[in-house]
Formats: sequence, C-alpha cells, structure tokens
Amino acid sequence: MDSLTINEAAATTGWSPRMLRYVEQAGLVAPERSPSGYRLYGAAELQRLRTLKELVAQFDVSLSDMAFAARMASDAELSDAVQAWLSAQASRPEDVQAEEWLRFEQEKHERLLAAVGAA
Amino acid sequence: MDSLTINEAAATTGWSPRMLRYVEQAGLVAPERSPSGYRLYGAAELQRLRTLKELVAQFDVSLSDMAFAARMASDAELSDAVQAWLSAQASRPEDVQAEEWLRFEQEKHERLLAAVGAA
DNA sequence: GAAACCTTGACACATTCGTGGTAAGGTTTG
DNA sequence: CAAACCTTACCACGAATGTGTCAAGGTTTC
Repeated sequence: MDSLTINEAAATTGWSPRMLRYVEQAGLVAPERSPSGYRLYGAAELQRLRTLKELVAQFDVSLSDMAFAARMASDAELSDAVQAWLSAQASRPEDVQAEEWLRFEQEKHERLLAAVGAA
Repeated sequence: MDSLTINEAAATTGWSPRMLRYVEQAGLVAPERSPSGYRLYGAAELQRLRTLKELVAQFDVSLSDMAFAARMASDAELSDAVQAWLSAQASRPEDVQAEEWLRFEQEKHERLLAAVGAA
C-alpha cells in the first residue's frame, strides 16, 4: 500500500496532524479512509498538501481564502456573481490585468451559455 | 454635485457608516474625497455597495472572501497559482463545473502567454 | 459662532480562524 | 495483550473579522 497514515503524512508534508484534520474539514484535502476509518494519504494528496503549504506561505493566503476559491470553482453561480461585481470596478485604466482576467471570465460565461444552448 | 456623504450613503445602501469605512479599508469600495477629506459616494459606488451587500447576504461570503477575490483579479501570478492548485484536484468525475471553470482558466493562461509571445 | 456634519483613532465585544493540547476509546502490530 | 497508532470530541487561546460606540478635533451651514 502506497498510502501514509496521518502522522507519516504530517512528517513528509510539514503540516501537523492536527492541521491535516483541519485542512480536511475545510474541504481542501480529503484523504481516503481505511475500512476502520484511518486517513490514508496517497501520493496525490501528499503533493497537494505540499503545494498548498507553499501557496499559503508564498502568497500569504489563508486556508479560508483557499476554501473560498474552491467554492467558487465548484459553484458557477457564485463565481459569476463575484466576477460581475468585480467587473463593475475594473474600469480604472490602470489595472489591465484585472480586465484581462475578467474578459476571459466573461467569455467563459458566454461559452457556457452557448454550450447549453447548443445542447 | 451628485455625490453623497457617508451618512447619506449609509441610508441608501443599508450599510452603517462604520461599515462603509470598513469596506473601504478592505479595499472593496473606495469613494472619492472632497478637498477637506469627506468621503463622496457617487452613483457607481452606491450601486457597488448595494450589489456587494446582496452578494454577501445571498451567498454568505465574507468581506475578506471578496477582498481575496479582488486580489486574485488583480494578481495574475496568485490567480494562476491558485487555479493550478485547484486543477490538480478537480479530477473527480463528479464536479464538471469546476472542470469547466478550470479549463477556461487554463485557456486564459495560454492566451495570455500567446499574447505576450506575439508582442 | 453654534449645530450638525465629517474625520481618524481607540476601546470593546462576539465570532471565526488557526493551532495546540488532552481525554476516551477503537485498531494494528509486534 | 501491550505498545503504538488512529479516531472523534472537547478545552484553550491568540489573531483576525465584523460591528458598535465614543472622543477629540476639523468643516459646512445657517
């Protein structure tokens, strides 16, 4: 079996066992479970945990920020509402990056609608 | 002058004056200032404030969530890192929505790179 | 110039986030 | 079966969010 239990996973990822449980509860990395309920971290989870730790450290984002990002990724309605709100602001000539992001978000929306219409 | 002072803006948006200052501090809605420093809310800001309030209520998102979304919209590096992290997870056959979102995010990335390369 | 507004700064307080412990009890392994 | 591990469920506690209120001091308006 190529999966680690929580303490082993903690050792190789730098998270504490306590935090691994917390990260799972936040919906960010949910390992499989053994028949008796033990968490079993596979290679994918371990990688995700390491990347997450780096992301959090490098950009100073919180776990709740990441949870929110995940939520947006899985809830198109929320995502669209947030994008729409942001798009009403990006009209300052300076930040072109935001404009770019939003342009593609809008295209996404249009394409999704088109895809639905074409069905 | 078609701009309202903070108490007037509070009255028409449903936010308290205190919260209007807080929202500004969070970088979400920053009104102009009069020469003497008074906040002056124009029609655009008022609309943004109302929409924000609705968004927060309807989807139960926090102001820090919105601040994070704004940050992602203006920081492509952060946005890409977050998308990349999320994309490594969306491989569960269930949530197709997330896949969709990420697909477009990736296209965005490719296009941005293409645009840079074409310059 | 007094009343009614605005500003920033601070104190306060409930709630959530991020973390660490510890306890009571099941599982694995030597 | 005992040691070492795991689980959930709590208590705790500092930091950040969200929100109100109050104080000291400028502005606007009558």
